[in-house]
Amino acid sequence: MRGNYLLRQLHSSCSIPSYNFQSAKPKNSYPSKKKLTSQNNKLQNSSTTDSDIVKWNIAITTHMRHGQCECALRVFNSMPRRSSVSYNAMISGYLQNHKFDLARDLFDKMPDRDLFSWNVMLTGHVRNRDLNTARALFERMPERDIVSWNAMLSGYAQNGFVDEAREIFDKMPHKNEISWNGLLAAYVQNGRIEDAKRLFESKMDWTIVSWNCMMGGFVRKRRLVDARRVFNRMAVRDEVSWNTIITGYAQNGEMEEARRLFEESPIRDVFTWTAMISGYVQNGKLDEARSIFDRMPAKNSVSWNAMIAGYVQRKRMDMARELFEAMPSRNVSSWNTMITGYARSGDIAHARNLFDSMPQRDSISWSAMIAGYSQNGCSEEALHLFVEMQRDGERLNRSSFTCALSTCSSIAALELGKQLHGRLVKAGYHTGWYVGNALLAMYCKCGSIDNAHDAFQEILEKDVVSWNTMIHGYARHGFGEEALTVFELMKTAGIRPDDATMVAVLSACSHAGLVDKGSEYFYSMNRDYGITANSVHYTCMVDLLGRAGNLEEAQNLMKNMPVKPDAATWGALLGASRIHGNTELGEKAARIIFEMEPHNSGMYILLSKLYAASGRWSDAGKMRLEMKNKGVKKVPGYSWLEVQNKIHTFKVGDTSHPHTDKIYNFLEELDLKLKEEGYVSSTKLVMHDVEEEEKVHMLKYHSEKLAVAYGILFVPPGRPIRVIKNLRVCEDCHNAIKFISRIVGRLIILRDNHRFHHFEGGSCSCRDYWMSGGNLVALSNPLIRAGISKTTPTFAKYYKLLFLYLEYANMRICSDTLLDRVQDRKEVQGKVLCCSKHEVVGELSLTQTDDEDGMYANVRPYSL
DNA sequence: GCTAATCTCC
Repeated sequence: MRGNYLLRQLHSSCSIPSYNFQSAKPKNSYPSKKKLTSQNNKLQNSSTTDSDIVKWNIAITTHMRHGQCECALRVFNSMPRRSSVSYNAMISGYLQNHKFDLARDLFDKMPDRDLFSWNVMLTGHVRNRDLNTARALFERMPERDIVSWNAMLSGYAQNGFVDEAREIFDKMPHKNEISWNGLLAAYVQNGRIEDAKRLFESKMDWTIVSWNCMMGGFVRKRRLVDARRVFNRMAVRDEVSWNTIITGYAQNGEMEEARRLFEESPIRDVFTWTAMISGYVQNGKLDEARSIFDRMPAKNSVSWNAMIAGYVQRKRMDMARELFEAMPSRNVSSWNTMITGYARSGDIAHARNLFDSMPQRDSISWSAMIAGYSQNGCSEEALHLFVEMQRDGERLNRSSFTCALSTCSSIAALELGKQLHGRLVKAGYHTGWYVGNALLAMYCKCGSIDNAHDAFQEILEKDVVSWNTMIHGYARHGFGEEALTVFELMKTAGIRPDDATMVAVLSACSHAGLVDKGSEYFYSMNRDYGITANSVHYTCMVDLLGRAGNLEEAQNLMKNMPVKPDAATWGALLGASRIHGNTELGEKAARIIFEMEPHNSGMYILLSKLYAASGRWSDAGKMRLEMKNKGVKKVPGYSWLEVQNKIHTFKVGDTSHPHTDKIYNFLEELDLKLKEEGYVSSTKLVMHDVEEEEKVHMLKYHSEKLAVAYGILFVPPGRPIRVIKNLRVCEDCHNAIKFISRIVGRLIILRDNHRFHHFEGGSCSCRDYWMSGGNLVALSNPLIRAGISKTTPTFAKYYKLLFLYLEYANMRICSDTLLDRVQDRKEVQGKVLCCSKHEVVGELSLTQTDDEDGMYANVRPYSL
C-alpha cells in the first residue's frame, strides 16, 4: 500500500521517455538473485527485443545523469528482461550519485557480473577515495583489463600515492595512452613537475590530453615560459589547451597576454570566459571583469561566483549581494563566498545568518565561518564552532582535511592539529603535496617550529609554497638566520623565488633586525630573480628601516615608491615612529591611515598609546572619544591555551575561570619574585590616565599573563606552554614573561597577531625587536642585534656602531640613559653598563671621533 | 544507440 503510494509519487515526478511499462509488475525493491534468474528464464522467449533493452538502459542512464535515482530504479524494476548493461548502468549511476550502499547491494545481487561490472565498482571506490577497498576489489577481480589497471593507477595518482601509481604503471601488462597520461598526471597533480617533464620528454606520441596536462602542470608551478613552450609546440589544440594557457596568464597577472590569446582563440567556452573574469578579478580589475561577465553568452555558477568573489574582495557586499540574489542557481561555493565576504568586512552577524540558512554546508562553509569568527576576534565562537563541526560529522576528505588544518592554524589549535595529522596518516592522505604544505603551515602557525621543520622535510618535492611557508614560519618565530638559511637552500634546490618568497625573506630580516641584509635583498631582487617590488615589499622595507631607527630613510623610500603607499605601509611607519617616540611623525602617519581606513580600530589604539606613552593624556582621551563617535569597535583582547584537549580562554581581569583563585594567588606570588628579579612594570603603557598603583594593577591581569599563569600551573612540567593572543602582546607582559620564563624555568611560546615569541631563560626569540610601545624599547632589551645600511647622518650612525659593537661583544645594554639621549637626537656621551646574559660586566663609553662613523666605542670591564 | 579509465574554471 505504502509502496504503491511511493511509486505513484515517483512516477509523477519522473520525466521519462514514453516506454511501455505495462508488461511487468512494478517493484520497489530488488528482486532476489534466485528470483531474478527464474524471471530471466521465464521471459527468455518474450517479445522483448535487444533494442528495447538498449532503450531502457538509455533511460536509466539519463535519469541517473540527472540525479533521479528513484526514476532510474523504477525503469529498472519495470523491465521485462535486463541485460548486464542494465545492472551496470544502475550501479554506475548509484555511484555517481553517491549512493554507495545501494550500488554495492545491487552489485552483490547481480546474477552474472561481467568485467564491466567489476570496473564500475572499482572506479566507484576510487572516486569515493576509498583506496583500500578499491585495491582489495582489484585483487579479487577474476580478470582485469586495461581499464581496471588505469582506474587503479589514477586512484593512486589522485590521492597522492605517486610511488604506488608508478608501481601499477610498471606492473600493468599493456599500456595505452590513458595509462601513460595517468602516470604523467600523477606527477603533475602531486607537484613533481621535474619527473613529469622527464617522462614527457621520454616519448614522442602523446595525445592532446597529455599535452594539456603537462602544460597545466607548468601553469600550476607558475612556470609560464615552459607552459607557453608546450602550447606553441602543440600540433593540435582543443578548447582545454586554450583555456589552460589563458588561465595561466590570467592567474599570474599577465592580463594583456591573456586577453590577446582570448581574442585569438578559435573557440570560447564557459571556461575561457570564466578564466578571463577570475583573471581580472584577481588582478583587481573589477570593471574589466564585469564587462566580460556581461558580454559572456552562457554563464555557469562558477562564472557567477568568480564575479561575486571580485566584489567580495573589494568588500562591495552590496554588489555581491545583488549578484547573489540574481544568480539562477546558487551552489555551496556561492554561499561560501558570501559568508567569507561578510565575515571579512566585519559583518559577522550577516555571515552567521547565511551560514544558518544555507541549504547545504561543506567543510569550506564551516572553515569560512570559523575563520570569520577568528578574524573578528571572536575566538571562543570560533573554537566552539570547530568542535560543533566535528560533532556534526562533517566528512573529512583530502580537501576538508586541508581546510581543517588551516582552521587549526588560524586559531592555533595545536593539539587538534596534531590529532588531524594522526587521522591524516590513518586515512593515507599524509603524503602528497598540498596536504604537506597545509601541515607545514599548521605547525608554523600553531607555534611548533620543530614539528614544522619535520613536516617540511617530509614533503617529497617541495614547491615554492613549501619553501615560502618554511621561510615565513622561521621569520615569524624570530629565527631570522634559519629563515635565510632555508632561503639559500631553496636557491640551491633550483626553486626560483617568487614575490611571496621575498616578502618572507624581507620580513625575516625585519624580525631579526638584519637591516643591511634586508636592503641588499630588496635592491637586488629585480636583478637576481626578476621580481618587481610591490607595495608589500615596500612595507617590509619601511618596517625594517623604521624599526632600526632610520625613519628618514624609511620616509624617503616611501616618497620614491612607484605606487602610492597604502595603509599598511603607513602603518609600518607609524609603528616605527612609536618605537622611536616620534609622536609628530606617528601622528601624521595615523591621520593618513584614518582617511584611508576610517574603521580600523588598531590605528586609533596605536595612536592613543603613542600619546599616552609621551604623557599627552588629553590627546589620548580624544582618540578614544573619536573612536567612540565614529562607532569604531575595539576588538577585545583574548588569550587562550590548550591544556589536555580543552581550550581555556582569558580576557583582561577575567574571573570566570573555575581556577580563578589559584591563578590569581599564583600571580601574586610570581609578582613578588618578579620584583626581586628586578622587574619594573612599564606603567607608561597603560592608556588611561589613572593613578600609578591602579595602572600596575591593570597590567598585572592582562589576558596573556592570566593564560601564562594557568599554563605554568596546569601544563605538565617539561612541556612548552603555548599561549595565543588575538591582539599584539602588551609590552609590559612581554617584559614580565621574559622574567617569568627564567623564574619558573619553562619554555613559553606566545603567538600574538603578528609573530611568535619564544620565551626561555629570561629572553625572547624576538630579541625585543618588534613593534613596542613608547620610547621604552631599550629598557628591557637583551642583545639588540642590528646593523644599519647606508645611514643618514646623526643618530642612526650611533646606533649602528653601538649595535655592531654589542653584537660583536655578545653583550646587552642594561641602562636606558644612552638610548634616551639617542632618541632625543642629542649628542651621545652617556655611559651604559654592559651585561653578558645576566651579569654586568663592564661599562660602555662612546666618544666622538673624526673617523667615518664619528663615534668610538669602548668597554671598560668591571674588575670583580 | 546503453555501462568503466586520462586534462582546464569558484
